[in-house]
Amino acid sequence: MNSPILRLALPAPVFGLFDYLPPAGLDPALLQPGQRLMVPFGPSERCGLLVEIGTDSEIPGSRLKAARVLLDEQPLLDKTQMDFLRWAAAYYHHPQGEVLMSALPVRLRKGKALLKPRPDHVFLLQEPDEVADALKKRAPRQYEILCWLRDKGGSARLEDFRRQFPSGRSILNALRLRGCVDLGIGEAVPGVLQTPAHELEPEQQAALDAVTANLDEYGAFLLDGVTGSGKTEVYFHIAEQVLARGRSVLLLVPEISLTPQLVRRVARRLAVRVAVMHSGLSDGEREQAWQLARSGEARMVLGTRSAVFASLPDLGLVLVDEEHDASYKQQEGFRYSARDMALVRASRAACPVVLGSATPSLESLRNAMDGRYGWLRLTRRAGGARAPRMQVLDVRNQRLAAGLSPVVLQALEQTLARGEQALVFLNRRGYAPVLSCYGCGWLSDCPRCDARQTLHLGQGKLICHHCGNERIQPKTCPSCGSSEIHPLGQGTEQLEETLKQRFPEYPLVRIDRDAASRKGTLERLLARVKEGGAGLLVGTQMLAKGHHFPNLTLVVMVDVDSGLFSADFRSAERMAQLIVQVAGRAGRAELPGRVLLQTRFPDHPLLRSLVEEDYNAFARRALKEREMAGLPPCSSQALIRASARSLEIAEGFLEQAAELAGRSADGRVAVWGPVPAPMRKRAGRHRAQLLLQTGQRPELQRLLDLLVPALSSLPDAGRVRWSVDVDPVDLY
DNA sequence: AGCACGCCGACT
DNA sequence: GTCGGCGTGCTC
Repeated sequence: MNSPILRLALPAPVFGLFDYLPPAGLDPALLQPGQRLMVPFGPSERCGLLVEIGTDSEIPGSRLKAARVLLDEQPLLDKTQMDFLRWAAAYYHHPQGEVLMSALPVRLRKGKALLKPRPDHVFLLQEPDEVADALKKRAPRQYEILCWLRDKGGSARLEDFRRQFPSGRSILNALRLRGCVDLGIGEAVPGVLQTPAHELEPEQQAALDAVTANLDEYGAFLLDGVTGSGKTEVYFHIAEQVLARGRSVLLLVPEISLTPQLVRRVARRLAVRVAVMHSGLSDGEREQAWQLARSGEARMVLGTRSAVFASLPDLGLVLVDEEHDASYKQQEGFRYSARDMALVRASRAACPVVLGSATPSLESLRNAMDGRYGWLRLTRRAGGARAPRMQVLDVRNQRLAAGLSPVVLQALEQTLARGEQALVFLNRRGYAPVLSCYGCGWLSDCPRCDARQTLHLGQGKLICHHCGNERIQPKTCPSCGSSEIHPLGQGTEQLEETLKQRFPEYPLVRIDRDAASRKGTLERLLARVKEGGAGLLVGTQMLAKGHHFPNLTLVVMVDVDSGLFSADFRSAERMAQLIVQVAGRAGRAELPGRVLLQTRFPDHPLLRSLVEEDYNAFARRALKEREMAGLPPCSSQALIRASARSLEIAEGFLEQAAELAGRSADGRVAVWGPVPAPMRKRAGRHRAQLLLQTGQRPELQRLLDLLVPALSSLPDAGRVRWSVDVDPVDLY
């Protein structure tokens, strides 16, 4: 009888699978898809994943090698999971070996054995009060630990426990024997400390009913709820029902910085064991979380983008919080959208998926309008809070101080004088985006990019925000020697300086990547602001998410024009989302917020619909514009990028690609380019791109199915770095 | 992606 | 005379 052929996925940028013979002396009956094997690969050895077992191979028998050793008794990924990953690889036209292997924790990818589960958390099993009387006198240390745990919300990292109680081991053991605490992996809170559910408002109840009407079928929902309308509470109620049926829940969030608070909230509210997955974990922690989810021990996975590929049995609900957030799209390598994959995953698992946002993406809104998603709207803010009032400020012909108009300065002064806080938002860190010579026109060009180096006055450096290239800030013009070199434009560092001079009696906190670079700094800065009292906040993007400042009543957006006029057709959408999200940081019931938007285009129709009506009105108008221009979401795009030593090589490669595409597309898909990328040079590499666009989605897939495999065999393929981006979200 | 092979400059 | 620079080509 012929030996079976093993088809393996290997971490290599090759599209197909690799065929091997079974390891010598191994009973082939022990082999199952989803197991890992070590195999000889070229001159070295690699860990691969068994995907299929076949009977024959297209590779001549003389070239077939035998796998060396089987690593797992049981499959690491089940069939459902592998099928989903392979589907995703095909959809994004990315090598399936890389996609499948990237669903495994790094250690397993490298062929290491599964880690033995090691507890990393301590959980409280009883309220300290219940045992207080018995313990308080007799065992004060045990009592102390119980109280500490309670204050931490019922669970704590073992690491934190050891730091807090360096010699607490024996005491902890005593508590375990007493049944007061337990050790385990991942976050969890026992029922005793469960936070009771909030009563739902009618709108929330309606949303809950819509989703839970059919929990055993695929159904997509857009939870379109204004800031403060209680989307999270709706998630919890749905999750509660799904968990009660013994099925598991996947909750995706955009940022790591949001997870610690949310994990606590989830654990307290649902009393479920949660596996947390995000990029801030060590390899070991990540694998523990992965095992916790895969084994079904954690019925809930809470994680960022990559968690959409987590293994968890009996998936019964997928939640995508802040679904519009750009971080759901991976911007390199395997360029998937976790939001889109969440929908596919739910559909394959036959369960509901809920996309939540106060500022939904135009993609999702369109799906909701067309009836493909259930559209669940929450329009009421909790506690009767009112929406912040937005106002456009025309800054044409105004004397600006560091980019701030007199009206803004006056508003800041009044706000501070009332003992309230104001936030000045500018999405540009550093002192100024350019340093320029008045004598000869020299600009602080980055030597490696088609961009200017930003002046960071505090560090005395010019830094490129695209490649990190930096140099000491010159005192005279490097080109003509003139000492008349001056910054152009503003960044947050300059705003901070100006506002400190202007309002020296008030505290000012600047929050951006430079100010909050070290771990924990951000939390410290934010905590300072939340204490209240008059003060100024200056910051970027970082301020837009998650945090609410109750004493904040004024928000100033220094520059919204950059979002209104940009090469990227999505920039207005992103700016509108940013404005609404930042505005959402301000105000409370008795102190409504005010938002001032500085612009030189006060009559811009999109800006006006956002300010005079609301985000929804803005979105409808923006969608109409997209429709007329034939742009996504009213059409589908794929972008083929190429970079090389010279622009000619990159463009030459894409020229060949364009020709191939043109021939196969036969007019059903538009082929635009090749053109130089908007930033034609980055980190020393010259970049060009080719855009494919069509109103008929299946045509795009059909074209890519033909085109992408052919690209690897183009004569110039070896000289360029190229990639395919299906559904690109920014064209850089 | 690794990792080898291969063909040209500054070093013990 | 070598060590090593990274261009280019392949991996069942």
